[in-house]
Amino acid sequence: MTTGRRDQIVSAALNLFEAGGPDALTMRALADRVGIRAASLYRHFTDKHAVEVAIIAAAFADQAAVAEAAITGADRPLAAMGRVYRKWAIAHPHLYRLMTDRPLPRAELPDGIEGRAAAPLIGIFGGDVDRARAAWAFAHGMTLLELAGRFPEAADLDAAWAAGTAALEPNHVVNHSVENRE
Amino acid sequence: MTTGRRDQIVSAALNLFEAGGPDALTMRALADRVGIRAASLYRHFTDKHAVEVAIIAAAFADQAAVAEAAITGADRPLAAMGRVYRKWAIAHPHLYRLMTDRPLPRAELPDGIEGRAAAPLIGIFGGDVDRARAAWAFAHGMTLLELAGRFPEAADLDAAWAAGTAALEPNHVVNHSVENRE
DNA sequence: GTCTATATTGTGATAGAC
DNA sequence: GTCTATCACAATATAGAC
Repeated sequence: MTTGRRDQIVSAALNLFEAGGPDALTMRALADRVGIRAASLYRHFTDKHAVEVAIIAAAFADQAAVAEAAITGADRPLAAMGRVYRKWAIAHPHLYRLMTDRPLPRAELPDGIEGRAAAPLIGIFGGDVDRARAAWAFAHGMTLLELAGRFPEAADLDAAWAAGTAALEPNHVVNHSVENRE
Repeated sequence: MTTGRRDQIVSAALNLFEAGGPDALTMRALADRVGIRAASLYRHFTDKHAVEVAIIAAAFADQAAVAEAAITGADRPLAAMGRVYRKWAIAHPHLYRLMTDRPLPRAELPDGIEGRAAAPLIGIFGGDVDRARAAWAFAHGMTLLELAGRFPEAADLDAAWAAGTAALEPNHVVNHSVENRE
């Protein structure tokens, strides 16, 4: 059970992609990292797309493991989830984009991997899928705007995260209309 | 004051980019649309980057005009802003990404264009910049996840937008802690 | 300002020998 | 399974004639 060539290639592809983004992952560069010629990669993967799918799967597995570890009973679970979500994305900006930028290649991905990554957030919101989707969108938006460098330099992103998670946190009491008496 | 060649090129670039995204905007394709040769474009723009900056500026002006028209005194201003924000992005998906994907080339953009686009949302939230940024992030995340096809087919996005804007809407009463008595 | 011609660089992928 | 050699393409950009 030594590490096979295929795993070695996926690992090298992950490193290349994390370090330099999509443009850095070329079949030539990948082959260089592994120490073989580009043509030889096609004995292990049918084409470049197959390599990309493999690194997406690996990234989801990693992200899910981190999220699962964060769902310990914090008294503000959404804020806690937000912190690990943001941290993971900042640590893996190119992979994060690869995972969220486009439709998932669900047919080619291992079964259940998407559901496993989503489960912690869904759990926080119990049955309220609308609120859960809103919370995901908030986290995604904050993350991408930070990664893209679109917030002002001086912006207090911790405060914006706190404001958003506080407003969206589940079991909070929100009164929409005129005041309730007693 | 007939339309100059430069405006003609920007207009063609906008059309190409909206229709086919970044890959569709090549100097060859652009020249074809205008009816000249690719080399001749370099008499009007120093390089391709200058063309991109020009279409970003045009897109911001259009988006700002739409947002300004939406800030009439709705009783749920954030929900109203969300609707026009979403609508604009769905109508111009590639441009929307171009405007939000990467740091703005502020030095090369016309003065004040970014502020003009942001002003309506900032106005809604008065002085609360943290809440305004959270709301922007929510809208951005909803928009991108929809554009990327990352929500389940059956997801009710109108409901998710409503849940998010309701939670983030400014002048709502939110009680964080144990209940207040009378 | 527009043209033709071309330099330069990069990509994914395949054929066929070993 | 790895190699060498190469195909087929497409991109930005420049030189120099008109």
